[in-house]
Amino acid sequence: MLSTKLFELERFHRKQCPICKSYFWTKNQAQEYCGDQPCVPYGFIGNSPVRVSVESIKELRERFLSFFEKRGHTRIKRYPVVARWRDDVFLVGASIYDFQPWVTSGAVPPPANPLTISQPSIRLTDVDKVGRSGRHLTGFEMMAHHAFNYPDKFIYWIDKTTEYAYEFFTKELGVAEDEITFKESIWEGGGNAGESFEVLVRGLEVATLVFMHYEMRDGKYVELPLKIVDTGYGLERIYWMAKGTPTVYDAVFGPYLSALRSKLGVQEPPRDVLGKASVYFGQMDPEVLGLERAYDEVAKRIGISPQEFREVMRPQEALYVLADHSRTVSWMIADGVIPSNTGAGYLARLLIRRMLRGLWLAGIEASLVELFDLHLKYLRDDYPEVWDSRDVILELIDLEEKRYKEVLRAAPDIVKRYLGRAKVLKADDLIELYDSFGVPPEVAREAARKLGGEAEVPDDFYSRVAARHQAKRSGEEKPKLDIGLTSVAGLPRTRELFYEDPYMRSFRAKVLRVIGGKYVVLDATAFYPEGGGQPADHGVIRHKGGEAKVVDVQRLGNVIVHVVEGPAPAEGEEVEGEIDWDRRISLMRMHTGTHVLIQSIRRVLGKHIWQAGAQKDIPFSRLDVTHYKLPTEEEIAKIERLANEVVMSNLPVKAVVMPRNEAEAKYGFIIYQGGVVPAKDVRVLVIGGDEPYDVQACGGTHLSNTGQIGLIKIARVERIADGVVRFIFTTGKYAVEYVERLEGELGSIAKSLGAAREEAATQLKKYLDKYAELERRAKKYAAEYARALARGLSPEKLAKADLAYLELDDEEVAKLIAAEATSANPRLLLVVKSGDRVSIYSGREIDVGSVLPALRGIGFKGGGSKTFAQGVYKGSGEDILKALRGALS
RNA sequence: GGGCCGGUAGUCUAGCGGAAGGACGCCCGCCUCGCGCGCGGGAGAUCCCGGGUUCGAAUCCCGGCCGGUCCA
Repeated sequence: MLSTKLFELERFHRKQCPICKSYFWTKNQAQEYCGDQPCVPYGFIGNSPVRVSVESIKELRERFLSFFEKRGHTRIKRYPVVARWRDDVFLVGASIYDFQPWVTSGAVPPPANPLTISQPSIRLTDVDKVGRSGRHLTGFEMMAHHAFNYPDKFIYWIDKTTEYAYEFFTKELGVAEDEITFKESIWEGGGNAGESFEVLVRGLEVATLVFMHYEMRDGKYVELPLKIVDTGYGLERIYWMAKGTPTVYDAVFGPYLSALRSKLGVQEPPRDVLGKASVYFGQMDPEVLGLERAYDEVAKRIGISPQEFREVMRPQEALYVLADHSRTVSWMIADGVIPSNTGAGYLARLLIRRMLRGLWLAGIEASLVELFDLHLKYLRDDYPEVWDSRDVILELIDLEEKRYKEVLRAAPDIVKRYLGRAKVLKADDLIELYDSFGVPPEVAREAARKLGGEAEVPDDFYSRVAARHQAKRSGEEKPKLDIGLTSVAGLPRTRELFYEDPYMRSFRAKVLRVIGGKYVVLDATAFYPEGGGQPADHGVIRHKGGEAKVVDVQRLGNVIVHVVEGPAPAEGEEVEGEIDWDRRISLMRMHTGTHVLIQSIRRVLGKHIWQAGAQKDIPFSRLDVTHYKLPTEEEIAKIERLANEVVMSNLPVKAVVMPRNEAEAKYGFIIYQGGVVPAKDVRVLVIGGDEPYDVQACGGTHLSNTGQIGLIKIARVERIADGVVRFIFTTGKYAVEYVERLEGELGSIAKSLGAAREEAATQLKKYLDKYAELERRAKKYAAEYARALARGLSPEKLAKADLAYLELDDEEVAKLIAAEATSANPRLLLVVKSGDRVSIYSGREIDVGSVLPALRGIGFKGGGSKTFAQGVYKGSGEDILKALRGALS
């Protein structure tokens, strides 16, 4: 039993629902059921329990946030919908996601305590119910207030939380006191759990109050040191209830839906039909019942024919899906997701394809880009950052729409190739279709049916696709060191001299341990261990017994391990380390250059650019970024110019270690380009002083100013995957070497052309034009020459054919002559000899094959078709003619 | 990073060892008051590049470049 002071003071009754058996609390003595779906039908449609006027989503959000602000909560800016600070999920599904796992585990303090926020969230678990149930959305705002109670610092717990909820609904929104039900429940998610209350009003769950104090470990609840108040108030749900419209979509997307209907010529269905449908669908679970049966059932209850009901509902569903999904996709793209075939990008593509499919099923012909464009105008006020990304969103939607249509267009042709005589696509065919062409099995089946075939889609289709690729995976991850943590047990953390002074070339240190004569651990080192896309330093360790070559450096737990070749030092002795400085300074140029480059790309191509991977190396480094198409030459030139301006501006570069919250608040989530940093404090690399050019969380070694990069030269840009573009670039002396090499190539081209380097291209163009012209003229003359020769032929008339002979060393001309002569004389057999090569052409009445045995008889080697044969013959033309005369007489 | 598929006139594509074919577009002519449609004719291709096998390669084999797709 979960009770609170509120229930005692306000004299609530605890009851058990006779249908779902849940316990709930209510002031209404007469209330029998729990007040949730499906036990109770919606009671607010067309009759709102909210007695204050709420004019907009924005007003409701503001009422909520200021309600909690007035009660001591700090208002926090919403987080992105893409959860870049986590590596377990792609998208934020609730406000608490913002604080997992760093805050909830106690590692990092919350940005404020207590706090209130309205967090845009995305959940795709119920994606199939969107547009149909009347209440499900893929994207919604979770309004919340959170309190984090530490053992030594208590904020508030169950009593206060329920009081706030009660007060918000009754005082702020004017819902009658006896209409509010608190249902007892247990909540689990994101690795945490706790008891909870679901707040229900007239059949609708409007908020969930979770008292999180367990961690899930191996399926068991373990008490957390922290007790966290995790609440979620559904902004859209509450607004729906306030408006009392038939569906949540009509409330939230009302103006957009009206605009859509008039643009697409879709009639608005009678409100009572919609309202009833929403109520009945709300109480049904189509997953259990089957969608078609659910339709029939609802139609029956409303009292219209199932067919009429479907005709009314189908287009509405498409519009609802469109309204919901386009907002979600816009959020995602604005936060840097590029629709693609992997990760979060795949989820965006899934939603886009569902919209296209929905339009197609409803028989609506429309351009998705235009519909997005329309929606963005309505989203502008609530989500200004979405409006800022308008151009990218529209371009990506256009691209996705074209891509999808392309797959659909190409599918029949591709499927046709795979349909065998049996006209059945087997599982293996379908897997290959999906694997190589991206044709989903459903589309393949449809295409197969149109060709009079069938497709056998196995139930375990996607796992079989995965299995096909699994074999490769093992053996891929080979450990960098063949020793484990136990070999360095008990050693203190290695002092990291490369952070204290990135320019330190040599140092003295004590040898703490030597393992197998190959692995050396020192008490301090300036050797940078491989990490963050920066390769390990090389160099030497000098000691009494000689000089050990350092060929690799790796982190192992707290210590840094040097992999050496040659005589190893003795444990306990003092040694001198010296870094291969040429390599290290080059890598530093590459690393700082990478930061300058990604920021330059972002400024030229747009805010959707995020780092998707990077490897610094010499002589070339690579940087993968999220972008939906290959940049143009102009864009690449612009990026390179901008990057080099930054180099020439000689901006200061500084690494600052600061608390995570402070870094996120000051610079935003953009700092997590290289990935998750699992610590309370982050090392932030700032390029450019007070108004930084670029800021990133980074553990690498960097130059102290951008001028030392020397030069940034982009060598190549390629698309390595859907939505990912790779920049291969170089810096410093390697950039100079690369430019020299290019110049050398240009020089030799110019020399061959006999032109100045500055005019090589113009000159080359002239040569190519001239070449084309000469070729055209040569062809013309060859044709005329061939016609003349063809007319000049005087074939011998034999019994079975007319025989002609020609010696000519130009095969192209020979073909022209043959074409001319054989079409003029269908009885012609023309032999063309060119050295040892012999070609035989015939008119359509003569079969070349019939004379081949005779020719082979005298030593001819070759063959051909009915009207053409070729081969070699080492004898004279006269011998060939003799043999042919014999065969044709 | 790996697997698979592909690269043929301006565009789309057939051919997959024997003289490179079609459609759309382009040019000319006929028809029409004119446009379109229709009819007739024409120009347009380093068959991605480099090697190999073969009497013969767009086609088969090897290597490279580019694109697509799926998995990391």
